[in-house]
Amino acid sequence: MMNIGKAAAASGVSAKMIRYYESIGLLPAARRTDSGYRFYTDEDVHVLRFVRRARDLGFAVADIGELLALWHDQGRASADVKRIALGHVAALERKIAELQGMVDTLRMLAAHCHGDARPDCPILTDLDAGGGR
Amino acid sequence: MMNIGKAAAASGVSAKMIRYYESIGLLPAARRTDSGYRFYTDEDVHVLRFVRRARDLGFAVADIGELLALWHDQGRASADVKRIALGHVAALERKIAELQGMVDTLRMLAAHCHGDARPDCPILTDLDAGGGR
DNA sequence: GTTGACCTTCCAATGTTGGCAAGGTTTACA
DNA sequence: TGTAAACCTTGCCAACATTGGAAGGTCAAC
Repeated sequence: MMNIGKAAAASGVSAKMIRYYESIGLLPAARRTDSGYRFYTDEDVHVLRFVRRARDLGFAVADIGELLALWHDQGRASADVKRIALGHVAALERKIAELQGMVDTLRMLAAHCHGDARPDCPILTDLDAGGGR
Repeated sequence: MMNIGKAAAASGVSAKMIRYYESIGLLPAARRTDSGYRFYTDEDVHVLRFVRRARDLGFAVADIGELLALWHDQGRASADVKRIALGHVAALERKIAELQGMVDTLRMLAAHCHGDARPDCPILTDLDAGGGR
């Protein structure tokens, strides 16, 4: 039995985000005191930590909803969990490849830029010309 | 002299985004015909391509504003351009490292998940326990 | 009993892009 | 000349996750 501030501190999920997750249906509506304050149990905090950890691993809220459902489902197939996780890994790796491509291009351009008081700069020239796209 | 649709097709920046860039001040307000249509010159398209290329390299709009200003400034120091580019590279690499950390963790967890009909799954166990944070 | 720390809901903003609606303009063709 | 299609205009809504603030109610400590 704790209010939202305590639950936030205990779980690492801000009070703001706890209310948000409730509003979008990721979490069930919290029970309330007579005066309208939300209150949480240690079990609720456990769920919040699960959500927090999944967010830290970059899962989208929709994915976390699926993971939570599987977590609660004692008859789940581990294949379903693995599928979600590896799908997420694939998305992360696509993103990494995209960012790495940017880094490679920029590093190459920057390597040829004097970086002094003169105005000539291959970085601008590349942007100017469209980089050979 | 072309309208926004032609400028969009010629630059690779959608008409929607051209209006957006104008609204946030990244681009100056386009000239208008008597009837209110925006119109663009080849030089304007040149600027739009610059913006497009910079976006492709992951620069935020604020950075692109700086780059555009330097591009227009004949007395610029290439050091300023290089600084912006390398600052962006550093940000990209921080992001990549963050995503790579997620991938590593998930791959490790998934490697120990049977991925069959049984419910046991180290991925859920990790999320459950907080991954030893 | 007052103060301060907490809680509530609602509204807004971030950054980039797409989509839709309602209405005006231009172009092409019969 | 008429008309239909393709374009343009503005404005609002949506996404994604999160943060901030305002205005007002409640609780705890002193």
